Amino acid sequence: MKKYPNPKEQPSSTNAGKQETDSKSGSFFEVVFKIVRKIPRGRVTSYGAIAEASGIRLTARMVGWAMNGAGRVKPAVPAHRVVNSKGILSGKNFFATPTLMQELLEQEGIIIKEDKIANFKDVFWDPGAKTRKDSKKVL
DNA sequence: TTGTTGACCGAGT
DNA sequence: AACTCGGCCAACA
Repeated sequence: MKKYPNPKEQPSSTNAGKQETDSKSGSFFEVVFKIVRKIPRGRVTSYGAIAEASGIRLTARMVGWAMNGAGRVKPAVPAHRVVNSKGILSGKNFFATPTLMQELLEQEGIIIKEDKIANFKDVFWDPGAKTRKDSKKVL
């Protein structure tokens, strides 16, 4: 993979400061990161769900693209809790080690089989549905 | 500026 | 069930 933009800095010097016309959303990276950081421990979500919860302006692809910078931001975004709609650890190859993502998830009590979450339906967390009390624990 | 590429998604073949 | 294709928006060559 090549280099990726950094949300903290202006990626393109040509249009530096141009896209920041609206400071309320900031970089779309931050929007994604903010949602990902809300993911409770032991839960996961999908790129599409994040894109939708972030405000439709983003697509699932953008979420994945944004996650590219997840490893270099300070608050440390739990990117390992983000999988695709099938519950497959599609981004495992982008971690320090291909097995790191799986180990982190297992560490949180998530069962993984063949690079995909076995109890995906149980541990799935919808970032948009905050109305839920989350009082029920899956563990 | 145009074109290609993505840690995706869902429908169609 | 496996594969292909279009679409979404942003970054890069």
